[in-house]
Amino acid sequence: MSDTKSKIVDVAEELIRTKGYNGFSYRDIATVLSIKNAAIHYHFPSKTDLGIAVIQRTRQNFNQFVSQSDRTIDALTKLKKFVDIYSESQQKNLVCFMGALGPTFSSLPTEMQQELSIASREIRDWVTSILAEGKQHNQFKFQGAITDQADSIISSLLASLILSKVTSEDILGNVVRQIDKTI
Amino acid sequence: MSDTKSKIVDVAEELIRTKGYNGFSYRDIATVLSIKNAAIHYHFPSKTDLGIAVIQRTRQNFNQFVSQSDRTIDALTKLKKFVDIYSESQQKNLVCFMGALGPTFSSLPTEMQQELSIASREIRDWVTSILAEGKQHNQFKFQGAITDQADSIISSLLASLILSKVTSEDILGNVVRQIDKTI
DNA sequence: TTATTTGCTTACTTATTAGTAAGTAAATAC
DNA sequence: GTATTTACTTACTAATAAGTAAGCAAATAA
Repeated sequence: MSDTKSKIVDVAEELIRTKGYNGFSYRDIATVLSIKNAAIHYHFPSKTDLGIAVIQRTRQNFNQFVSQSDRTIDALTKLKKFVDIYSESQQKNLVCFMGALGPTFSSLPTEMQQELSIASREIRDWVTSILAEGKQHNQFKFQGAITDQADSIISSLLASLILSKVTSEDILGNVVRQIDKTI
Repeated sequence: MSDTKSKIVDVAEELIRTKGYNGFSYRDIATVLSIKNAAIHYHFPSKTDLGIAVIQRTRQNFNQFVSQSDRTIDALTKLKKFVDIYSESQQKNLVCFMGALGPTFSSLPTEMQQELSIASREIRDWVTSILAEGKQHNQFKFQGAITDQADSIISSLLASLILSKVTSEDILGNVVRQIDKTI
């Protein structure tokens, strides 16, 4: 991917995660990168193409994270690394891409909806698998179904980033402390 | 509030909760209500005014819910009634207003940000108070700080509505089952 | 060396946006 | 019964949106 093209995706991702997909324009990106509107259309003919690219790159990054962490470390460390992704987001005052795109799901282009659904499946499957792993090794002692616990953890992390912005408090910190207690 | 005026707020609320604040226009509302664009501007001169009205009415509804539930019932029943709000939202395939507006917080007009922050304070304070009440009456046995548990519950409920849209699964059901287990 | 492709810019179109100003019919106040 | 206010509509503006077509310089391929 050329320099300009990947920079466009960078800026688009940040704009999506601060203003939402319906809240930014090609002009916003063009201004930041000091290029012209049409340069973005050259790389991404439609805004939908750009939206898809952002989700696909995020999926790719996540899947790289998964295969990186998959061999060396234990379940608890994996979970901590997963939490680190959200900590970094909170430090940058960004919500995660799922928290940014999910609320407007039904108004997104179909192809973006599909990519987002796949992403949610990947994330939920992975978290579920590490919870199962941790339980098998008696590292985790949480009650209830593994899938329920996975959805609870993912949900609380996702929304803590949203509430952090609204409250200006470290909601992620509060939520993570509670995850540690119950897991 | 006149009939038309409250209908405008109705439609605006639904649009915010499906497409986000940046995802709808006065035209969208006008079309639904078969009125003209300018009729909305008559009641709400700027879009900011309308956005504020939506949040304020939601706050009012919540505070009515709080004073209604406050006297009669016990902590667990109160919590269940609170969960019911989210269940109704999921049935209507809507996210909550905090999940809709929170992600784009920094791009919202200042007055909307203020209203939203107040709303988050009210919700967090109330959930915290009923958790404290339930703990005092030995109805709740969760571990960890009460405020941490409050933020965890609110976060998991909020995000479950978002994930329900993306996954087409009953994530709220999964999350609520897990709340029941840990509380 | 010439031809072609890449990566843009310039210049434009059409649609949509929030918002305004002037007019109007019906209800309400005096 | 006249005056005024209420609740709109009609008709508009200026800004911004996504997207396109044509041109052009530099890199790459033949």
